[in-house]
Amino acid sequence: MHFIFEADMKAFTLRNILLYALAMAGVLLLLQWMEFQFLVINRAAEVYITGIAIIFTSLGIWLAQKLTRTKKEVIKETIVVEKEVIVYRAGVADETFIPDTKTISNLGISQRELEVLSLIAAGATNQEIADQLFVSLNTVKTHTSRLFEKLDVSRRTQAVEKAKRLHLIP
Amino acid sequence: MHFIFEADMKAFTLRNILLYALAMAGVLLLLQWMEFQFLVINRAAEVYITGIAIIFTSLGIWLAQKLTRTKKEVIKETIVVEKEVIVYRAGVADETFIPDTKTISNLGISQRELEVLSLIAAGATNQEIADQLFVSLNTVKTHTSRLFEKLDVSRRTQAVEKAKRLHLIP
DNA sequence: CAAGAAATCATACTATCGGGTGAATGATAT
DNA sequence: ATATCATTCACCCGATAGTATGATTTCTTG
Repeated sequence: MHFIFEADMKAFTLRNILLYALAMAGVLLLLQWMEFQFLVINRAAEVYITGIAIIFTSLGIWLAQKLTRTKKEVIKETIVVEKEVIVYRAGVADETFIPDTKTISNLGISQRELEVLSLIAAGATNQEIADQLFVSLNTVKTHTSRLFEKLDVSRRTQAVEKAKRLHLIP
Repeated sequence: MHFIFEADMKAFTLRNILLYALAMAGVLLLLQWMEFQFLVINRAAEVYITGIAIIFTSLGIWLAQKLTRTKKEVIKETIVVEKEVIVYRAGVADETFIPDTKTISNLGISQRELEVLSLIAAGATNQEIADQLFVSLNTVKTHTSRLFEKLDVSRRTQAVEKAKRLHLIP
């Protein structure tokens, strides 16, 4: 018997939000001060703007880095083993997947069909897809049939394999 | 502890740099104009600062996205015509794939089961797998059943999804 | 406005899959 | 030597998937 627990922890924690808020507050304070300086020395407009640009661009980059970093840990527990075995894995989720829209349109795959395809790839049954998209089972079957025809496959596993190979889905 | 290295090709191209420079120039122009507005209406300091903050933070996020986006190559598709037995190739796309043997052994997945798993991922039916491994359909069914049990899934599509996620197969 | 694409749903039928159970063999470890 | 595991195979049955065909509606496009 195997028990596998998985947890995707986005670095979107309270701590990070607070950190950002703090940084933002600090920068705003700095800006207030610079504002004052600006009113006194009316000449430093360029420097002022450049400073703002650099600061906030950096802030944005940092924020993006923080937000897109995904941590993944897999914990395995077996009843045979007395001690809990913890295995850490460096999961590299592809956050920046770009679907090959050219191929998608070339094959004439519609938006709905692509949705169905994604759910198939996620391992959902036709019934589950139907429930999730609020349509009937028959509708899902129609979508899958057309999809298989367009992808030139006859089974969902083949569809997933081909779709991934053609970068239609992540 | 595992460390998996993947070839990240940063999109740090001349085009992107120029694009950013252009965007920067645009925003600076906007700021110049806003500067003027600011001098006329001295009251809008808060709004002004907030605007700058949002614009440059967004710009930073966008830049980070651009810079960290990985490039992927499109693999040419092979067409298989009339053949008695269709031979599925187990994962050739990613040459640098390293199976997570630790997880495989932790889950107690045998070599034969892994073979079956690969063929399932390639889109083969149980009968096709049986033909290819020179065993009976029932044997393949047994393998798949045990595999699903060990992977804690109930369908082949889920098995493929999970196996890929856990780096058991490419 | 007509033609066509997209999405929807239905019925009927066949193929494939998955669960449950049982069992035989050979290798390996205790 | 015996226990465990991996591999092999079998049978049954219900669930899920896939094919074929036809139909309605909405929305876009020529």
